Amino acid sequence: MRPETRQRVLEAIEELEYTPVKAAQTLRRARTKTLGVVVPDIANLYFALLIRGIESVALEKGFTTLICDSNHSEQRESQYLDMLLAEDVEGVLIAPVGTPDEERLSRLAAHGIHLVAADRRIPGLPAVEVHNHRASYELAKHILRLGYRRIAYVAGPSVVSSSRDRLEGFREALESEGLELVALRYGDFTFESGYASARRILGEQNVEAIAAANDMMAFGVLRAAEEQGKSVPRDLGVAGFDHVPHVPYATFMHAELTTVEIPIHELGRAAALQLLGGGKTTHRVEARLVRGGTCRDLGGRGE
Amino acid sequence: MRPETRQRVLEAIEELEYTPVKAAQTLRRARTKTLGVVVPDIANLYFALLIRGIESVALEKGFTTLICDSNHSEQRESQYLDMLLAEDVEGVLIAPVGTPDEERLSRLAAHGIHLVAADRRIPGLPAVEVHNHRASYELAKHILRLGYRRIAYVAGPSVVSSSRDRLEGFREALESEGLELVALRYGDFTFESGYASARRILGEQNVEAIAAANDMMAFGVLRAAEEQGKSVPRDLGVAGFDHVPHVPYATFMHAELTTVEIPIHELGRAAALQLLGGGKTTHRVEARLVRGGTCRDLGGRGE
DNA sequence: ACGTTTTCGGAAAACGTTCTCAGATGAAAC
DNA sequence: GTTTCATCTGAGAACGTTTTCCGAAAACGT
Repeated sequence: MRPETRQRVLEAIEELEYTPVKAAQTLRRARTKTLGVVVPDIANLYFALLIRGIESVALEKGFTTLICDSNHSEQRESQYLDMLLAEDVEGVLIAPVGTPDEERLSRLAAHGIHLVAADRRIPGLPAVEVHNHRASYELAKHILRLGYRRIAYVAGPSVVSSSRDRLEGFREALESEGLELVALRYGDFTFESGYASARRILGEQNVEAIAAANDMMAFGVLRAAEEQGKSVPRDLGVAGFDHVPHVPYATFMHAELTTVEIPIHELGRAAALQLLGGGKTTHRVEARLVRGGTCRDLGGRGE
Repeated sequence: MRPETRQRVLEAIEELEYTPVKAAQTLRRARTKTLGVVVPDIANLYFALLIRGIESVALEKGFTTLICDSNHSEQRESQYLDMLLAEDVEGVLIAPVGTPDEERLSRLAAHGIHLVAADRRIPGLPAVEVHNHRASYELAKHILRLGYRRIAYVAGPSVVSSSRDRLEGFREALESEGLELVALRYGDFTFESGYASARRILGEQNVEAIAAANDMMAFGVLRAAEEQGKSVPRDLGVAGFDHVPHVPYATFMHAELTTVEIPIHELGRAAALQLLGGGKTTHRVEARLVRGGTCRDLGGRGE
C-alpha cells in the first residue's frame, strides 16, 4: 500500500470516528488478545504488585487483562477459571490457592489456553517463581551466622509450594549446622495467624529467634513478642519473607525487618512474558537478603 | 419448550462439551456484558476493597469486569478509557485522578456507555460517594468536644472532590465554634506527604492536634510526631479518615486511630448497582466516626 | 377420529470484521 | 501508444452465534 493511500485511509477513519467492533475482530481473527490473571487476594499488596507487573507487559503487547480475585477460595478459583474459559482468553496466569482441579486445567489446555503458574507452582505446569528454597536457606544462614541457635519457624500453608520451599530451605540451612527447629507452626500468611503462632511458641519454648514465611506473619510475631514484654531484637530475633513495603509499619519501626526482598513486580513481568512467549519451562527469579534490625549479632562468629 | 426437551439439549451440551463462543454472542446480541473499573491505585487497600465490592455485584449479575489501574496518571487514565471504549464495555465506574478529559467522556457517552463516578465526583456525572462533608464535620466536632482548639489539617489533593469535601466539612465545624485552622497543608494521600506536612506544621506552629484527610497521611503524622518526641495522644492529638484496616499498623498501636470508617466495600457495591441500574442520580453512603485513642479528652466539656 | 394448540426442527438472515480473489485503474518502462 | 507491473477497488465468503419464521410433528381436548 502506498503511504499516500494509507494517509487517506487514516483521515477517513478520523473523519468518520470509526472504531472497530472488538467482538467482530475477535470472531473473525479467532484471537481475543486477552489474558486472565487469578490471584488469591487482590487486597494483598504482594499480589497487587504482581498484578501491576503482569499488567505492564500486557499493556505493552496490546493485551487486555482480566483480573480475578479468588479470595483464597478454591471454589471461587474454579468459578473464575470457567469464566476465563468462556471468555476465550489466550492464556492464564495463576497464583493458585491450593492445587487446582486437574480436570479443569486440562479442559483449558484442550481449548488451547496457555497456562503459567505465577509465584506458586502447579504440578505439570510451567511456573515463574521466586527461588524460595535458596533465599530461605540464605536467610537462615544469615541468622545462624549472627549466632542464633534456638530458632522457631512459622510456616505458610503446606499446600502452597512457596511455603514448602521456604520451610525446606530454612531447615536445610539449620541441618547443615547440625541444628533443628525448636518449634514449627503453620499459619496462613495472615497477621493473625503469625500472632497466634508466636504466642504459642513463646509460651511453650525458650527461643532466641522466630522466622516467619512472610512479612505479614512476622508482624504478628512482633506483636506477640511485644505483648510478652520481649524487646526485639534484644530479647528475640525476628525475620520475615517477601519484604512488601507495608507503609504504616514504617511509622513505628525504625529498624527494617530482617527479611528477603522479592522482586514481585519483576516476577509478574517475567511470568507474563513467559506466558506470551509460550515458554514451557519453569523459571526462577532471585531474591535478595535484607539484613534488617530485627535480628542482632549475638557475638557469635560475627558477619 | 418442554422440560423433557430441555433436558435432552442439556445432555447434548454436556456430551459435546459445547461452550458458546463469547465473541459471536457479543456480536449478535450487541451486548458485551462487561464493565470497566478505573482506579488510581490498585495497590492501595482502599481501592482494592472498592474493587472487591464492585466485583461482587458484577459476578452476581453475570458481568465481566475489566480492572484498570491508572497509577495516579491522568494520561494512563485516558489510555484506559480509550481501551474500555474499544472493548465496548457497557459501563464504566471510575475513581478519577483529577478531572477527566470532557471530550473523551462524551465520546464514551455517545457510544452508549454508562458512566458513574465512584468515591470521587466528576462534574456532570452521577456519583456514588461517601458523605465526606458530613463525616468530616462530625469528626471535627468530636475533636472540638474533646477540648482541642489549636488544630491543623493535612488535606488531600484539591483536584479530588473527596479531599475538598473533607476539608470543607472540617473547617465548617471549626467555624461553627468561631475557630480557624491554625495550619493547612496539602498532601497527596501518601504516608510520605503526611509525614512531610506534619514536620513542617510541628516545626512552625504550636498545635494541639493534627487531622489528616486519610489514614495513610495520619500515619505519616504519627511518625513525625514521634520523631519530634511528641507522644500521642498526650502531647498531640491525631486523626485520620477512611479507616482501612492496614494490618501491620496493629503491630505497634494499641489504641485505634481516631478516624472515620468508610464502608468502602458497600460503596463499591452501591456504585456497581447504580451503574447497572442505569441510575442518573448521585448517591451518598454514610460513614461512621471512630473514637480512637489518638485524641484524648482535654477536660473541656467532656463527651 | 377430528380439530386445535403447543412444540419442534430447519432454514435463512444478521451482527462487523478479515481475508482472498478477480478485475480495474493507475503509473512507469519500452 | 503499448506493455508491464504495482496498486487499488469491490465483491463474496467466512467466523459462531441469535433471532425470526414457517411448516411439520406431536400433544391435547372433545
